[in-house]
Amino acid sequence: MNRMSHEQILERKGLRKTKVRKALLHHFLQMEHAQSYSDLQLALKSEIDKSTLYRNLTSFEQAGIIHRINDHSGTFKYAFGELPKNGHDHAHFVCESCDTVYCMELSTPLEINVPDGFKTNNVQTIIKGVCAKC
Amino acid sequence: MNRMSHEQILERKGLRKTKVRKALLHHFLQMEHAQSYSDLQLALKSEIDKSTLYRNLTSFEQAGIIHRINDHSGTFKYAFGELPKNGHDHAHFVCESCDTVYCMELSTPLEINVPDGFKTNNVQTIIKGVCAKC
DNA sequence: TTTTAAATGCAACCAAGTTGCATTTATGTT
DNA sequence: AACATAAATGCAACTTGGTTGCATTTAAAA
Repeated sequence: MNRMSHEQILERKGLRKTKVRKALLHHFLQMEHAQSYSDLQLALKSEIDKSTLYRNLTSFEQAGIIHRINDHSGTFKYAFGELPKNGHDHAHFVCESCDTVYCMELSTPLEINVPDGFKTNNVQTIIKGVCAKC
Repeated sequence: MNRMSHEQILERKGLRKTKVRKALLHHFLQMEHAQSYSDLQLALKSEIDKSTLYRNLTSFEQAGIIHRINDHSGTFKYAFGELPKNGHDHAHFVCESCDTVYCMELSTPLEINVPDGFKTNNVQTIIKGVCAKC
C-alpha cells in the first residue's frame, strides 16, 4: 500500500497531478507522524500558499489519502492514511512530552454503552501519555 | 452537589465572588450541556468581556468547577463539573444532528493496549452519533 | 475605613482556517 | 501539437477563538 508513488496515488484517486499536490503528498509519505498546519507550512515553505494548502488537505481527506486528527491541542493534525469506515478500531496517541501524534490500530474494538435513545456512529479515542522515544 | 448556590461554590473554591463570576456560574448551572465560547458570549452578551470570560473559564477549570471538552469541532466547549482524576471513566457524546455535547459516565473503564514503551496517562473518548432528542 | 491584591475592560494582537476572484495549469478533445 | 475548459493556484481580505499588556475598578482582609 505504502509502496505506491505519489503520482500513482493521485491518479488512482482521480486527483489532478499538480506540482503542489505532489510536493504535499511527497511530504506526507516521508513523515511518519501526524502533521499540523504549521509543520506543513514550515516544511513546504515558499512552495505552497495557505489557502491552497487547506484546500488540498480537504481534498486529500475526501479522497481518503489522509485523515484529520483532533489531538486536543486546539488545532487539527493531518496524517497519511484513511480512517477505517466504522471508526471503532483506530486511536490516536498523543505524547505529552514531544507532542508527537501516533496512529494506532486497536486489537479489540471499543464497546461503549450509551443511554437509551442514543445511537453511536463512531468512537474516537485520544490516548495521552509518554511515547517510547521520550 | 448541584444544590449548592453559586455563592457557596465560589466560596468553597476560594474564588472571589464577583458580578461576572456569579453571572457566568449561574449560567453554567442552568445549562444542561456543554457551552462553546460563542454560546457563552451570546448568553451573557454585554455583561461580560471576552478576555474576562476566557480568564474566568481558565480559573473555573483550575478550581474544578467546570471542565473543558474537545468535541472535535475545532473549538472547545465548557461544561459544569469536574473531570474525574484518572480520566478513564468519563466520555463525551456529540450529537451529529444538533451538535449538543453530553457528558456521560462509563460503567466500565476503557482498557486500551499501547505498544511497548508507551505509557498511558489518560484516555479521552468522543462518541459521535445521534442523541435521544433528535 | 483604608489597603492591596485580584479581577475587570479595553484595545491590540496572534494563529488557524475560510472566501472571492483573477490568473494559471492539467488534461481531454480535435 | 494546439486548443478548450474545468479545476487548481495565489493573493488579499476576512472571520473566529483565544491571548496579552495595561490602566482602572472592586472584593475582602486588616
